[in-house]
Amino acid sequence: MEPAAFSPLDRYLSLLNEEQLAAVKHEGSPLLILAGAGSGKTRVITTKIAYLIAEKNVAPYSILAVTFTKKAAKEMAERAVLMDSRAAQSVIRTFHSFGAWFLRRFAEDAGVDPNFTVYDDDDMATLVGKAVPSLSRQEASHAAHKISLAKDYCLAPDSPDLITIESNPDFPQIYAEYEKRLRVTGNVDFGDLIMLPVLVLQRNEEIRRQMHYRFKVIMVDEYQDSNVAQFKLLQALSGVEENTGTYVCVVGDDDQSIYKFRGAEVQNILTFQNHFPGTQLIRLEQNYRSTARILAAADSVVRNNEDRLGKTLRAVRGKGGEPVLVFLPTQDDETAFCADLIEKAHAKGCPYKDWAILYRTNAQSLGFETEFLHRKIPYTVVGSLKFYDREEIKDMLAFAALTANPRDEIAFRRIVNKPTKGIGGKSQDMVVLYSQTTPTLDGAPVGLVQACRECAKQLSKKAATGVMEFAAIMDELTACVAAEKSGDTLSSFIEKIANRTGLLEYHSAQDEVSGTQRAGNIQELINSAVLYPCTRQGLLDFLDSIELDRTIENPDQEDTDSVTLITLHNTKGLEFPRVVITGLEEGIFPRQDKSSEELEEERRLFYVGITRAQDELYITACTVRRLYGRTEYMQPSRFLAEAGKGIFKVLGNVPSAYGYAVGDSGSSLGAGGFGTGSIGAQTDPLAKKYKKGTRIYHDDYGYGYVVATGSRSGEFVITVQFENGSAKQFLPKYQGHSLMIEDEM
DNA sequence: CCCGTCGTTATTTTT
DNA sequence: TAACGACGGG
Repeated sequence: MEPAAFSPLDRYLSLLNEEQLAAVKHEGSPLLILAGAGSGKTRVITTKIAYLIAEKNVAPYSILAVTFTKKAAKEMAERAVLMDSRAAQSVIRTFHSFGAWFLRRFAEDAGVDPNFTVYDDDDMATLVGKAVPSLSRQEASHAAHKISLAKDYCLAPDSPDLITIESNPDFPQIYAEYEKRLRVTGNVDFGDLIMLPVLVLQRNEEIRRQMHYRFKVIMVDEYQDSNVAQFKLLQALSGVEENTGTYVCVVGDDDQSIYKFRGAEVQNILTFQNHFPGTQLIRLEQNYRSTARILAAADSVVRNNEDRLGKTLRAVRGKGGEPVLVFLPTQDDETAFCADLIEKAHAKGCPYKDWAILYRTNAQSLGFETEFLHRKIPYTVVGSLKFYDREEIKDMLAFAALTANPRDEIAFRRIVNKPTKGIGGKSQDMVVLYSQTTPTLDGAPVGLVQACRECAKQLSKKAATGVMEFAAIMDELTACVAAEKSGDTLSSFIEKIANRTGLLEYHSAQDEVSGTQRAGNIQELINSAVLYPCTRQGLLDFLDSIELDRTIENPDQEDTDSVTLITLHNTKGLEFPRVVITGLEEGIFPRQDKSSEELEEERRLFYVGITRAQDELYITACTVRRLYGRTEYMQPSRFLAEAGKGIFKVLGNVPSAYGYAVGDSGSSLGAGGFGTGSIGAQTDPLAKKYKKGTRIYHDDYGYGYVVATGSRSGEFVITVQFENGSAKQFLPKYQGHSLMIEDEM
């Protein structure tokens, strides 16, 4: 590729298709770009930024572009700058990082400390527990979760609508107590990063004007994932109700909205045109990623949804091979089938990294891990353990956070006694209480480090020595970043934390006994700070970058050749040449009995999974699955039948519950030999045991009669009508142990 | 303070 | 089934 930095804009425009070009050049009204999977939306946004700067004389700094993930923001910024270097002055950030920027700037108006750090879910739960001590740990974390959700919907503690989030009548008070406690620390949680700016903008006309003056163009990517608070932020920033003339452009795909449980509101995109009058809608329907038959499968699934704006992807690539749907007897056959596929392809030269195994729940990765380990197939599990959630890292960062903000109660409690200095919970309570009830001259609470020193005489001898030692450590750390212009990087500060506090030693000792690599992780954290100066501001920037991006940056993951094991949710934005979507069974995917709205979201999740595949797509479903220690008979996912006939090439023993017969009954699996569990039904001796009319007792369902027998996937299956009214199907072969026949009792 | 045992509980998780 | 948290003994 030749250097692009000085290429004329025209060259970039020439790369666009007709719809993309229209989206880039559109002006004069709000714009909603419905961008299907793989339709090149990032290219459109970045080109649009460059176009506005180069052709429309829009000042770069007056362009605001927000996304949801740091990865996406980074990519967008890089690509925009590549097209026009002036884009470096544009504000291209995640929603949350924009919120943090805003809040530091207007900290006083928002009632927070400009040096705030961001509390994560864990910290929230701890703080709820401290604010309302009567709550159990579990209740506290449940309440914390609901508080997050409330903030996603922009609901304050006194909002009557809280009842829609949590029916517990005590909840508003818990929320209020938590808020009180949080404001004392001066810190914020993730929800605040969006909600507080909204509140500031809503009640302060001057600040609102300032923002309107600053930002003339606002673009939002992945708009289908926005929550109510983010919608309100967009509303306030753009001043759409005040006719500021700010140009608003949102890009998203309603069919890929899969985060409702976290507050994402599909209605934002579905009703965008109502809130932004005169909106023009442009659909990007040309798909550059997948072959046509894969797209047909995706469409056949998602068109069963009612609540969507509707679009049809057109494949730019060829027709491609048929997606394959495989019915397997058990989950062990499923893992074996996947391993066979991968091994066979690998023997023909296909790298492991071309493959991704997708599943609905993390727990499903286990079977694949075991099998792959056994067969020596290299794999990488995405999203399980997060770097910044590790204990040693949280400890390190707590010291850093407390240095930045000495009122950070959560950080203080986390590390004041780590490694142990004889400062128990009671001593901690005393210091915290003293800090919160002893205002300094300017009315702010006295810092916790200072409180340590002032409380020492009231504590036990052991604790007093401990807090003085702790205060001395904190003083040294504070001094370390106080010098405004030392040549050092922040690494030296982080390193000082590791050594001076004893954390490195403490965690190294842990490594010895439990074979972990905490010391290595700490070293990695030290290395990652090298990009920041060893100053107070450097520290704040470092903490910001971490709080707002908690994903693992595994450097050697890129060039390693391994199969990806990943939840469907985590695949968004990714693509793989060969994809297997596993566990297409009722109760697993879609999960349990979902309301129709939730069912639509599950369907979108399936759609997201399918559209990850570039060349080959396999879908598996098992007849029997071990679930919570029980062996359950599974029905094929309703999504499979919904897809309709002719979409998949069907292999394996087709359950009758899947509404379509295999075209060619002799279809054996080319891969061969995975149908290990199948036996002929007619010769099954179990058929004699469980005849129609046999009286059965089941631990969970009580008494009932066998009302039907039959064969599914080559297995003998019975239907039992229980006296409690429910009817269930069982495979005696696997479930015989839980089916008692009355005669034998 | 650490370690073992028992009992409980089972989604998805950008920031 | 298995993993994790709570609790009690050494």
